[in-house]
Amino acid sequence: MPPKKYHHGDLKNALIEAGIKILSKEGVGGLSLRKVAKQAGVSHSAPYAHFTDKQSLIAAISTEGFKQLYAELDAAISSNAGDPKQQLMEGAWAYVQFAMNNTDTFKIMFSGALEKEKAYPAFVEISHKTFERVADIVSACQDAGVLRPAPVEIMAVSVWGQLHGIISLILEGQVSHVVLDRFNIQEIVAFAMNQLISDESAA
Amino acid sequence: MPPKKYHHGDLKNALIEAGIKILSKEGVGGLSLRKVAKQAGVSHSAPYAHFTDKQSLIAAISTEGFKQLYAELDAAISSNAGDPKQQLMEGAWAYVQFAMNNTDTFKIMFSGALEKEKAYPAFVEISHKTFERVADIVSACQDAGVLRPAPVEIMAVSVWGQLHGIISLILEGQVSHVVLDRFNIQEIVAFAMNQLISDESAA
DNA sequence: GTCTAAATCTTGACATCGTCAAGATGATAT
DNA sequence: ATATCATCTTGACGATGTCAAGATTTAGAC
Repeated sequence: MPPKKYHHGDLKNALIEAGIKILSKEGVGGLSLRKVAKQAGVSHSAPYAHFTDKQSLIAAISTEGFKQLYAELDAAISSNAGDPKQQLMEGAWAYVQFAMNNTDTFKIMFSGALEKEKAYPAFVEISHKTFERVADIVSACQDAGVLRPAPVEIMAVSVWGQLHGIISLILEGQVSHVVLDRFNIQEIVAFAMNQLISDESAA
Repeated sequence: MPPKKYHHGDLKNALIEAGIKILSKEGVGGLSLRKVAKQAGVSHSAPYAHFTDKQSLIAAISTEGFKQLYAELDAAISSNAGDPKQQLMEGAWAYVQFAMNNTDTFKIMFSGALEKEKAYPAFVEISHKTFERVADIVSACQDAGVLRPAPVEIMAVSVWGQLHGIISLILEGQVSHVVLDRFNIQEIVAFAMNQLISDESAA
């Protein structure tokens, strides 16, 4: 974090953090370039010195979100070294917790507000790295007989998809209270992961 | 479908269909109330006679989408009566196909552009009915030993979450081409469903 | 059939938004 | 010190969501 040094200082990062702040306070719909600029104390078109357009800012925010998600995933893995099953469980819970603690950042990361033809290489890179981290856990679990044998990529997509789908449905309010009153989210996630775990290992 | 009968005729439905059309041609970002109005041949604020605001139109479009999804799910169930496993597989594929054939409608249905405090009772109803349909299949599969014994709701959330997560990740471009080149989407979906199916049944 | 009330639609306006162009200001390198 | 470049401001544009006022058409009461 370089200190103030220029007209404003480190505006680019200030804008990203302002964006994250607005996202958490006003949600995805409340995020505008002008509000971000005002929050950072600059004029409404100052962001254009650092971001080509709004999508570009969103890409930067999403990249930041992925970095944090990656770090928490990594922590879950490290603190359960040698225990693949626990890595899977704790990693899954880390993913879900990240989504719940950063709801709107999480939504924007996967909102498809990005993509199209534009590249955003930093975003693509950290996103792929995150997937590889998931694949690492999956691979370790397969070696330990916790997950069934299968091509790693397709099993990793299953695991990630399972997590992502459950938390997405919950965040969008699609899971009725009838269900959420009976089971807490940690139970649901653990249940879902256990479904993927091979029977011999679960026993 | 009542025929033309008034100033415009059945404007409310015309606006919904115009919205779906714009959605499919220009994507979620291209959907504006004014464009919808123009497409329907009315002035820019005519929609306010039928929808309180943009969210309300989106709710109506989403409701329409859920009705179609429900119908296709229902068809998959009916045409495989007596074979729960096939109902699960075909139902899953129907869900994924709906998402792929109506990408942007699907996205807006789950984009959380809705919810908040507002109710949209028609949307909530069809959405719950859809979940119940999934639960029906799950219950039948459990009875047939295709899915493991467990509370129906939590198993249904797993199944739906698995499907929803996989297709969402794919639609948002989060699944790398390395994976998609090796496996087609039907394979991935079938694999994921098979992971949830109990070992005895799969054998 | 006429009249009134309600539903429907149009016109015009406003604030907000993303974006661009022109210019000002501060930093950097020679 | 000066020239060049990055950074930021001001002002403008069209598009958008929404509201207010009024016009038009339909439906219902008599």
